[in-house]
Amino acid sequence: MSAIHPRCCENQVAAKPLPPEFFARAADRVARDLLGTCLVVRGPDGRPARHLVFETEAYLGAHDLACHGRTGPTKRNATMFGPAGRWYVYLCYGMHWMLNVVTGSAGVPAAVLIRGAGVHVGPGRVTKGLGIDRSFDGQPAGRRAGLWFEPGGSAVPRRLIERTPRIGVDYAGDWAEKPLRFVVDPARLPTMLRSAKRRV
DNA sequence: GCAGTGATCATA
DNA sequence: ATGATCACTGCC
Repeated sequence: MSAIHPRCCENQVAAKPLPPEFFARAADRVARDLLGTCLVVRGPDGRPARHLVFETEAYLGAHDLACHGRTGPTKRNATMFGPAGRWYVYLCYGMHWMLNVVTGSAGVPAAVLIRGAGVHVGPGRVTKGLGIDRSFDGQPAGRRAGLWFEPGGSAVPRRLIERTPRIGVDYAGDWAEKPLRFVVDPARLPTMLRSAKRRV
């Protein structure tokens, strides 16, 4: 039995961070494609820790009634209106930091929420587990920030991705029901990526 | 099932 | 200045 949890990308070596162009697309597309990638955080010791992303949610823009950008730019959501590939971090319920990455075109408030990565189930637990707080807000996802994404090695097969309505957005009318949450069984990810690597 | 928690935003 | 709201979690 490995000392490292399989969901922590133990089979992954350092790879080039996903570039801003990856995020400059529709949020639902980015949310899907982030499944199976590694969320990488540099620890206090300088060592990167890798966490397989297995759950995401897309927030599409001002017309999306569940999106923070729906009421226009404010101090809190300003980062969402900026260029793609930056972290958008905000405090929820006075206790939990939510980690998002901005997507699409500048001026359009769209982003993807990271709801599950590595052993961390739930958006508040991801940030708690990785030590993420407001200080990341507005920073480009990359080594400079100490927080970035790396390719997982292969795309997760579409048939293994479950789509459901987003969590906690019951206030959003029709938009509450749209299937913009993307989930893959974390237990299957390492095997999936490993076998894909072998094929390559 | 529901309290805790406090920044944020609309209203005044 | 004040009150409602909230992309959640942990414990009942």
